[in-house]
Amino acid sequence: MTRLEDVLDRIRERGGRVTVPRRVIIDAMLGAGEHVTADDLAARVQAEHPDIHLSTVYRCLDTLTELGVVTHVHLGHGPAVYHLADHPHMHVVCESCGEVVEVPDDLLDGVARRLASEVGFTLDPTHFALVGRCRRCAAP
Amino acid sequence: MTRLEDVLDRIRERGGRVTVPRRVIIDAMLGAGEHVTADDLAARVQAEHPDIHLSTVYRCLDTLTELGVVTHVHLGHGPAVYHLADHPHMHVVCESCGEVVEVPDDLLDGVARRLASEVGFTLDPTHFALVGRCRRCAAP
DNA sequence: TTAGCTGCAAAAGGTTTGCAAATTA
DNA sequence: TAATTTGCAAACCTTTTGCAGCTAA
Repeated sequence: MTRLEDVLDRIRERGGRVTVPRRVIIDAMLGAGEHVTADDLAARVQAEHPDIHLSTVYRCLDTLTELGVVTHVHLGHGPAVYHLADHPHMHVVCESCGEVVEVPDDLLDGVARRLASEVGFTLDPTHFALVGRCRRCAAP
Repeated sequence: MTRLEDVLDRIRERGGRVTVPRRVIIDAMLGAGEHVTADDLAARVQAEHPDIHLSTVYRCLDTLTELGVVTHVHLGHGPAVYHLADHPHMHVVCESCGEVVEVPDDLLDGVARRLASEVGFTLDPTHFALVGRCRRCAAP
């Protein structure tokens, strides 16, 4: 369970500045569930701080990603979703209803090994989502 | 190895019309390698038929997808890539240099089984790409 | 003080859409 | 002829960027 102060400390450690937008954005991520888009985040943040611009949200998310405290995932279509990098995991998204499910990050360990030895490819399994159909949306 | 006529027949069977843009686009896909973006395709097509518009390419690709003769894949960032649906396969893309590698479509069979039984999720493994780093781009 | 941020406005990249004219069956 | 499809222009959505002013250290 990540705390705001831990993240701020990390920013300072790495020579970054602790600014109002950064503090507020991280706070919003702590408050939000998983799978927040930049736009979601901007809306949450702007409820209290209307002048924090969407482009600032993107820039902060970038910085926080470089600092290793935030990650994003590309679902098939649609915008990327962001979350704190406190517990690595993969995402599975339903291509029909858009539901996103979290699954253990070691799900692809076997595949990663095969790819490494057969194709020389180092998998980055938390950076993309598996796509398919959830129980509700699958056939009959 | 798919032939132009097979695809055209399929369009007719399904009640679609065989138009110049559709014929030319399919032909371009047969000529192109794998991993063509809509934009690539428009450029190829426009070399001979300058008035086939990019939006027509998108619309034809949509139709052809519904007819089951074309598929597309979302690489992490960047545009989707299209190919004929003649031999199902997965894609692995390097997040650094963008290189795309084709891998067997049964690579995720084990994962698909686990997801089906544990989460009730039916994987659609050819609709997204695995992301990571190719040998050249992986560390030193 | 000054390097590093932010707000704003504008653009860029990929894709979709409305509509009238052209084309297929 | 009637229903689809196309060309074009314009919109859309997500993300990025240039720049002048602001702010944390």
